[in-house]
Amino acid sequence: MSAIICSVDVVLLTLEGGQLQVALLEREHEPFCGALALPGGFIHPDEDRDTEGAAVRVLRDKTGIVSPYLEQLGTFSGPGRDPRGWSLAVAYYALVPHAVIAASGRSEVVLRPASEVRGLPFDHSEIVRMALERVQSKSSYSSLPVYLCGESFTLPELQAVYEVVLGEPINKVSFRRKMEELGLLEPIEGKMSAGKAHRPAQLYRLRAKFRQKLALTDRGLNPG
Amino acid sequence: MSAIICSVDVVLLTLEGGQLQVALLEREHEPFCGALALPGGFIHPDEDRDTEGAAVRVLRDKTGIVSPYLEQLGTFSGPGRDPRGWSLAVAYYALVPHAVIAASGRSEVVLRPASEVRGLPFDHSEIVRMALERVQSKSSYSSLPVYLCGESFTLPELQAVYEVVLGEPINKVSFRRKMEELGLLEPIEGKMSAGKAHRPAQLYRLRAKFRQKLALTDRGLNPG
DNA sequence: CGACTTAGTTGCTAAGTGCAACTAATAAAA
DNA sequence: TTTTATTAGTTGCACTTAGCAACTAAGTCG
Repeated sequence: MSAIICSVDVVLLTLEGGQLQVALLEREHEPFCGALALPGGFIHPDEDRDTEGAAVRVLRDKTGIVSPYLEQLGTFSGPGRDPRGWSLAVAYYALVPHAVIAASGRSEVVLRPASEVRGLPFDHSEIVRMALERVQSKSSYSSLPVYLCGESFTLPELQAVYEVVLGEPINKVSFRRKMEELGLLEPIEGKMSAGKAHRPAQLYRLRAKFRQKLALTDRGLNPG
Repeated sequence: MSAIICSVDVVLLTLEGGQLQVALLEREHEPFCGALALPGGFIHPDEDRDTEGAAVRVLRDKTGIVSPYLEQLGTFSGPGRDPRGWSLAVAYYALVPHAVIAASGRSEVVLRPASEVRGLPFDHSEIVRMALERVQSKSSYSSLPVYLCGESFTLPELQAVYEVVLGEPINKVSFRRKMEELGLLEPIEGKMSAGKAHRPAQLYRLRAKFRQKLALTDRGLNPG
C-alpha cells in the first residue's frame, strides 16, 4: 500500500473590478513549476493541529493573510489529480476584502476572475468552481458576503457586493428588510461622505458577536 | 514528517421506530476493539478511485449495502482523534430505507438512535452529530428524505418521514403543494390498501431521472 | 438657490404559507 | 344495509412576506 499525498488548498476570494477574484500563486516546485495555482501545501503533522490549522498556516505563509472567514469546502482525491501519485487535498475557501490582499504586500499574489479561471494544475479549476458555487449558494440565505467588505460599509455598498456574488440585481427595500431582520449589523455613528456628490449613507459594521470568528461549523454564521 | 493515517467513515442513517437510527459495528481490531463505531476503513490507493470509492467499498464490505445516496460530509483530522497518531478521516453519510438494512442479512449491523449516540470511539460521535445536522438542514429545502422511504410510498408516509427528520410537524397542504412544485415524484397506478381500515392513499415514486443516482455534487439532488 | 444624484421610507400589490373546514373513500360496527 | 370511524385529499380564506413605484431626505455642484 503506497502512501497517500496529503495536502490542503485554499481558495482565497476577494472582490475587485466588480467581480469575484481568486488569488493564485506561481508554483515554485515541480510538478507544474511556474504555473499559476491555488495556494496549497502539505499537511505537517508535527505542526498542524488539524487540516484547518494547515490551511491557516499555508495561507499565512504563502500570502501573508489570516482570513477571518475560512471554511472547509471538501476533499478531493484520486490517483490522477497529482502526477506524483494517489493524493488527497482538503480544500478550504476564504473571503477577504481586497484591501487585505493589497496590505499583505505580497506582489506574488495574482488575482484572476474566479468565474473565468481555466486550466489550473491538479484539479484546482474544479475546486475554484465548487468554491464559487458554495459561496453563491450560501450567500442567498446568509451574511457571507459581509466578509468581502471592509470593517465598515454602507448598505448600498453591501447590496452591490451581494449583487456581484449572486449575479443578479436585488430589490433595495427587500434587501434592507432582510438585513434588518438578520440583525447582524449595527450602525456606526459616523457617516459616509468622502467626496461623493450626494446624500451620505449610514455606515454599518458586523456586530461584535459575529466578528473575528472562524467558521466553526458548516452553518457557522447563519442565524436562523 | 510522520505518515498520516487516511481513512473513510460512513454515517449510514435509516428510519426505524419513529426515529433516525445510525448503523454501528463492533470493532474487530485495536484501537477500541469491541466498541461500537461507524463503519470505516483505510483508503486503499491501489483499489479506490477516490475517497468516495473508498466509502462505497467500505460500506459494501462491512454492511453489504450499496446506498443510492452517498454524500461527502467533511474531513476530520488531528493528532488526537486516533491513538495511533495524526489521522485524517473523510466522512460520508448515506440514507437508506430500513428494509435495505434488513435485507442485507448482516446481523452485525447495530442500529442506535442517531440523536442519542454518545461515547463512540475516535470522534465518531461528533461525525454523527454533524451528519444529523446536515440531513436536517438539507431536508428543509430538498427531497433528501425520499431516500429513507422504499421504492414507493404515499404522501402521508413521506410527510411523516420529513416530520421525524425535521423534528417538527408540517402542514399537510403546504407539504403537498411543495412536493407538487418540486416535481420529483410521479404517481403510480396502484393504490395503498394493505389492511388499513380507511381511505387508501395514492402511491408515488421518485421520477426516473432522480432515481439510482449518487450525489455527484454538493447540491446533487436539489432542483431549484 | 436650484438642479442633480444617491440614501432611505412609505404604501400598495402580488405571491406564498398556514389553518380550518369541507368532501372522498374505505373497513368495521351496528 | 346503514352508520360510524378514520384517514386521504381539496377548497377557500386569512395572514405573512417579497417586490415595485413613487415619494421624501440630504448632500454637492454650478
